[in-house]
Amino acid sequence: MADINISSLADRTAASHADPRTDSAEPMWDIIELLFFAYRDFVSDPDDVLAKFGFGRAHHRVLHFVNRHPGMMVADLLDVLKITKQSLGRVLKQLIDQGYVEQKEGENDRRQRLLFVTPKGEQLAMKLAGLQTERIARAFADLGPQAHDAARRFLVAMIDAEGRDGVQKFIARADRARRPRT
Amino acid sequence: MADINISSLADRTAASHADPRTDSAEPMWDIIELLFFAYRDFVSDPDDVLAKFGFGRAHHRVLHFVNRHPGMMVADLLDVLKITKQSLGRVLKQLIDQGYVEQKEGENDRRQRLLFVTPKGEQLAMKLAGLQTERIARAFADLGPQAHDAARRFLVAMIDAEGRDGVQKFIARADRARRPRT
DNA sequence: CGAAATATGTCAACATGGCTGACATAAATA
DNA sequence: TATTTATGTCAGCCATGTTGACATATTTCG
Repeated sequence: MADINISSLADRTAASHADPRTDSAEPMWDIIELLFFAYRDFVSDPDDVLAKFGFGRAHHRVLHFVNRHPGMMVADLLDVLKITKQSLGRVLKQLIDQGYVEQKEGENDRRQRLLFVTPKGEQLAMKLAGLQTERIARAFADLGPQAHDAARRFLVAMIDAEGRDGVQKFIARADRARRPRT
Repeated sequence: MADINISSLADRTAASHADPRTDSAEPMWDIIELLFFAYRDFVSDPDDVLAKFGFGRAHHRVLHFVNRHPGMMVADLLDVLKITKQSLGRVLKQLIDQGYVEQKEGENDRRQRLLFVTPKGEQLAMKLAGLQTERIARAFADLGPQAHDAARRFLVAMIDAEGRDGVQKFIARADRARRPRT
């Protein structure tokens, strides 16, 4: 996946409608495009595996977050994914029916359906996370020891300012959640 | 867009099916999730604008690459986007019909339909790139002067090894293409 | 207690943007 | 001339997003 093959995209620049400074400064084309290509490759690894299970990216996202945050409420998941409950319902139902995710009644609030991955679900989730981790680890290996920190800070800074703290807490909390003993 | 609101996703970690080391090492959860959140916010800015024009992300990608690479062949675009010509045809036709993109016969090869943005198309493309650039610039401003380079190297390293060179050449060539005079 | 709010699920319909397969046309090339 | 290439187009399918309406159980509040 994802070689570029621009073949002979050479010098057909003849009739370009270039009009510099339609906006203020020059756009950061490099980062804009690298984000596109990097993200596309990043999600392609899981996509290939998921296809064999008859799942798509939507299933991946649900499985990922439930695995990362066992005991998540449906409402929490909707908040994180920012999709409608109808969209979520469709893929969640499939994951439950096929035994990758299960629901348990909340102990305090019996309206809640707390979500957990089954062992089968965890196995798939970890497989997918492993693929993505391999790619990231390869990248960091190429770049030196400070790369992890630099990447983390870059990505955090790219998140909407209002959401930043929430995301970081969310990640930190999940780290605790998945390792009650250690 | 994109605040997280995990509400009270607190300590419902009771019945976690944790089984460490289904794979070898621990996944890099932080980068995996930060990429998800960062990319989601990154594309949300253009999405809002595009919606007002009745366009979607697919139109954005086409407009972006045609703007960046005036004179691109249809086949080049298919290679970059990695979608089928039928999928491309749909959105491309809309962009042409509504006057954002135009086609010209290739001079050497009259089968080719070389793609160009119209002034109207360029204006929209630059508007969208401007939004994304603002976000990136804000991030770099938070992080110091080496941040641009660090981010670029991280993203390049995340691209499939085979595609890496092609992408970098593609970006470099586009930089030349849009500024024949300077 | 009873009313209202909350958490969830479900039905139906629709839009977007991927996909496959088949086929058509014009132009270049062997 | 025959074939290959670049492009377009028709028809239909699938995944995943949307809105709106409504149902159910449970909790919470006045």
